[in-house]
This record gives sequence, structure tokens and C-alpha cells, in this order.
Amino acid sequence: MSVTVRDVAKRAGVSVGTVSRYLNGYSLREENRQRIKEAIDALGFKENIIAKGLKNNRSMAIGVVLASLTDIFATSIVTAAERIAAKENFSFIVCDYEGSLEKMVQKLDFLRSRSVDGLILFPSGHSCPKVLQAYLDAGIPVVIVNDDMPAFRTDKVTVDNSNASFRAVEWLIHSNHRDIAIINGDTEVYTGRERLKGYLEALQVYEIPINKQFITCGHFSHKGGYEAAKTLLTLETPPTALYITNYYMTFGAIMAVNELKISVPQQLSIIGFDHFEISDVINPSLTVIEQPTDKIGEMAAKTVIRRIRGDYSDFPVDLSIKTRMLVRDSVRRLEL
Amino acid sequence: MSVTVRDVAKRAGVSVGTVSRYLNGYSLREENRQRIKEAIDALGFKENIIAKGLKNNRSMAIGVVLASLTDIFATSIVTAAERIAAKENFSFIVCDYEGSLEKMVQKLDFLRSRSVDGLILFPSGHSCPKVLQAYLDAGIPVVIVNDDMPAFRTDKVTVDNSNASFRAVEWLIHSNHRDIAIINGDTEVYTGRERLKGYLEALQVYEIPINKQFITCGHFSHKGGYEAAKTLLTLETPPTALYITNYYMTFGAIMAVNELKISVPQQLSIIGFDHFEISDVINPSLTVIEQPTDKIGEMAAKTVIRRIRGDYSDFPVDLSIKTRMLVRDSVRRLEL
DNA sequence: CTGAAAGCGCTTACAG
DNA sequence: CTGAAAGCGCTTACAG
Repeated sequence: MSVTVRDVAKRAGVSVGTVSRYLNGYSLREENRQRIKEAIDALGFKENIIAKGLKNNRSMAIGVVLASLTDIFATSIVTAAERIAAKENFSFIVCDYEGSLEKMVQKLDFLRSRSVDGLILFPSGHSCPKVLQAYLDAGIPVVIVNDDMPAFRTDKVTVDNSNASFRAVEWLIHSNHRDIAIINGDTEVYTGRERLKGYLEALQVYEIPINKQFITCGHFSHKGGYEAAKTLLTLETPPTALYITNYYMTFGAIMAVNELKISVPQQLSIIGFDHFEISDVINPSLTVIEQPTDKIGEMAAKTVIRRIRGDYSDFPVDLSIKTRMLVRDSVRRLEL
Repeated sequence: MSVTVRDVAKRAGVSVGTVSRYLNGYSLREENRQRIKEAIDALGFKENIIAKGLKNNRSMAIGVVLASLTDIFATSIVTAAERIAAKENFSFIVCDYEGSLEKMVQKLDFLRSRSVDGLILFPSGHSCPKVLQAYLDAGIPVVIVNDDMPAFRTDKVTVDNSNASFRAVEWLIHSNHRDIAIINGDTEVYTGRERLKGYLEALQVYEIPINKQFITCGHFSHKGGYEAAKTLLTLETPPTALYITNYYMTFGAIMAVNELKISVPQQLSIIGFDHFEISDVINPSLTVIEQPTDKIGEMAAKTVIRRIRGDYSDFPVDLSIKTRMLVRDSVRRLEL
């Protein structure tokens, strides 16, 4: 069908082994190098990565398993990771498990049979299926992103979730807010737990009494943020500041604020999370915790590739990437 | 390393050929079937799809090439397509070309060397590189999604873009609007052109004079929608209705409307595009043109798989999927 | 229905 | 540095 090493070898007048060595960057006689190069160009030869993989048990593919392909946080990370991986000639086989543990297991099985060389997994709060340990046992590295999976000893890349919360709330406190509400997602998942933890810690450290009404834990979604904001802002004594722990929730909360015709920051201060395109169109611009998705993706890709190459010197690594707080115009300093 | 057909054959006391036949669903003696089944279970055998592909020149992988992994419209389609493909045991190798033609070509080359069996491409207005023809010449089917690429004769899946526009605008006209503005994206790209065309046609058919000020063609983004809305709504005689041709633009326009404290639908009627999560948190709920991303993805996947299987009976197909208009609360019927 | 053998496109000891 | 040969895990005519 297509042109193979055999064709190249014939045209260049060398053996296929020599062509293979050329392809893999071994040194060979200058004359042969030239002839092979010429043959490859003339024939339009492209090496077959699949065949290559069969022999050295490498597929040059990395499985990427995530809960939803439509979650911009996850896909931003994947984009960055893919950029790194492509440079190293790895391709990404992307599987969406639609938030179902069962489907996740299915995908993991599927990727095993595709002989992926490594795996990047976004567990999104799901527990660890046995098949994951089978990956490690088979020498296939697994990097967990944005979750802890305590039962599973492997490389992990997260952000400083609780610390980010702490700093955000601290900033509000230093702006003299005392009635600070948190709009949080599901505390069954790692990020939800951690972000709540940081909020509580900050209040404790600054000796601000905790008002249970101000703690909402719903779903990390537009709707979750919207509903929580509506509830909080229609309390008898509503909070003066909102700390919102996820991009989609921030978005939903903003819609609720608009609808209630509450002006930010005059009547309400807000610190949100992440700043994808939304920040282009929100007035005033939001002060947010920014998760460095590029960095997260980069670290995930680099880590899994390093393991694939056999470097387990620092295994398992637990990378906690630092977030920044972008201080913009949605927090008002209260007069005391 | 892992367990192979050879191991299964040995344990079952048959030849590897027989195991292979079992795996591929050929009929064999009941006794052998049982023994092989037993051996597979006992050994935990998983077939190696890579090796399988080498022999019959199939990788069981479909390349998916898109401008951005963070575009929810594209990823919604990919999600649906992957669901179909996974059922047929195909995996998706996803490549993001970050809106650069050069990178797109790179990715296409890359996927060739990975021996993908087929390709699903979102050109996003980019022109057709030569390498695409090479795909077809090599017998690798290519399905174009959401674009026309007139220079390239292959299967295409789009929606009824201009017709969708026509119906949206017609609806506004029947609600007695005459000052109807369009917030459109780049007319260099297919969808932008088509959606503008439908708008113009509707006005012409109903003999409504075209007001050039009411036609904005910017960028299919939050910001594009936001800025266009600001411009339109601050005109001396602003439109009474807005037709917005993309999800992100709809989003941005809504933010502008909120900021200008214009109430919908009392002061302004709106028909938007698509209804991802945003619709959960917008009040009033928007009347929108809904692109059936599930269907688009399904058709793209089914078409490419059908071609992979050798069925070119209707090649090339140009599927134009029907959109629906979801009539909700953002359009007011004007009194005459 | 089944076994033995050749082969998919490549790599890699093994000799030289 | 290079060629000949074996082999990666599977499939598939070819005989029987």
C-alpha cells in the first residue's frame, strides 16, 4: 500500500536495518545517510508509528480520560498538555467518560487494549477502580490531575486549592469584609473539600465567626452558582462579599447578581475563580483566583512522559501548582 | 510482557490461528470455543489492537482535528461522535491546531504517520491544504464538519445555517419587528457567510429595507458579541431585536445588555444561538436556534466509519442537519 | 473446523 | 558502520 522501509532500502541500496538506524538517529556512513535521505524524499516515505510501536512495545500514545470534554478547565489543561506531548511525538487518545465511573472503567480498559504508553486521568471525584493499579503493575504510568485519589499511589498534579481559598478570603477580610459567603461545589470531590477548607481556615485565623448560612455547597455548574447566589443574596442579612470557587459557578452567580440588580462592587464584592473568556465581557472586571491551566497541562504531560521514558527517580510526585490572584475591580474596601 | 494469543493457544491446546478466529467471531468447534474462553479468562488476555492493526492495515483510530479544544460547540460534537465510535471500537486521537493553518498541516501529517483509519476535521474557515487530498488518495476518508471547503470533494456535515438564520429573522418579523440587527461572526468563514445570507434573505423576502448599521460582523467570541451589542444598542435609533449567530456571541451580547440595563424582552427582543449551560442561568430564558450537536457528531462518526468499512456508495455526501428554534421568552411581539 | 506458515512494517541483538 | 535474521502480536490464505 504505502511506502515502507523496504522500499527505501531498495532505492538507497542498503538494508532495512540501516534505514531503521537512520530513522532512529544512529550514526552511519555519510554516503548512506545521503542516499537514504534522498530515497525518503523521493518516495515520500513516512514511518509507520504503529509498526514501530509493535516491536518496542510503544504506542506513542497517551490516554487522556476526563469526565467531560465540554469542561473548559479540563480541556484547557489538555490543550497545553497536548502541545507538550506533540513535540515529543506522542499523540493523545481522548476519552470522555461522561461523569460515570462505569464508563470510566470501560475507557480505561479500552485504552489498555490500545497499548497506551501512559495515562492522564481527571477523576473528578470518582474513586479509584482496580484497573488503575493494573496500569501501574504493567509499567504504564498514570498521572492524576486535579484530584487526590488517596487510595492510589501515583503521580498527581493539582493546584494549591485550600491555600488559594485562604488567600482569597484573606483578601476580603483585609478589605474589611466580615460577612463573607462561599459558593462552593460538591464537597464530595477533592477540589470542593479543599476550597472549603481554605475558606474555613481563613475565617478561623482571623477569628471571624462562621455563619453557616454563608456556606453553600452545591454543584460546580452555572446553575449551582446561580442558585447559591440567589439564596445568599436574598437572605435577611446577606453577605457583603462572595467567594466563588469555580469558573462556571462564578458565571452563574454573576447572572444572579445581574438579575437582582445588585451592583458590584458597590453593594457586593466578589472574588471568583478562573478567567476564561468571561472576563472579556464582565463589568467590572472580576478579581479572581487563576488556575494556571497551561502549567498544569505542561506538568502532567512532562511527568507522564518522563515516567514513560523510565525515569521514576522521584516517584510518586505530588505537584501542587501555585495559583495567582488577579486583583481587579470587583472587591470594594469597606470603611470601618 | 503481557499475555498474547500464543499463551492463550498454549493453554487451550489449540493453534494461534484458532484463537485469532475465536477473537474475530468465526465459528469453531464448541469444545475449542469453551477452552479458549476459559484460557482467556484465566490468563486475563486482552487483545492488542495495535498488533491487530498492523496486519490488516487498520489502526482503529480516527483522527479528530479541531481549531480549539475549548470551543464547546466543537467539543460537544466530538463527545457525541466519540460515543458512537467507541461502540465500534474506534478511538479518537484528538489534535488541537490552535487556529493556525500551519499547525493544522502539522497535525494532519502527524496523524498520517499514526495510520489513522479516518479523519474528522473542523476547518473553521481554513483553506484546504494539499495533505488532505493525500488522505483521500491513500483511501483514508475525511469528513469535514461545520464548513464547506469548496475546493475539497469529500463528505461534509453541516447544519442548515442560512435557513436557520432565515427562520429566526422571519420569526422576529412575524413578531412585528422591523429594526432587526444581526450580530454575526467573521464572514470569511462558512458559517458566518451562511448565517448572514439567511438574515439578508429574510429581510428581502419580507421587503424590509436593509439597514447597514444593523449588520455587524465581528469575531465569533464573547468579546465580539459584547462589543457588537454595545455598538448596536447605543445607536441613535437602536434595533428592537437582535439576532445573534453563535453561542459565545450570545453570551457576550447578554452581558452588554445587562450592563446597559436594557430589559429583555420589554425593550429588546433577542434570538440567540445554541443553548449550552448558559440557558440555565439566563432570565428571561432565551429563544435560540439550537444546533443539534449530538446529531452532528453522530453523523460525522457514522459517515467516517462507513467509509472506513469501504462503503462509498453515496460518496461524497453533504449532510445538512436541521436545526430547531427553541421558542422561549426573549422575543416580544410588538403592537402595530 | 483447524494447523502451520507467511507476513504486516518496523527494530535490534548478533556477527562481521 | 552494516547486513541478515529473528521477532513484536496478530491475521489469513492455504491445505487438509
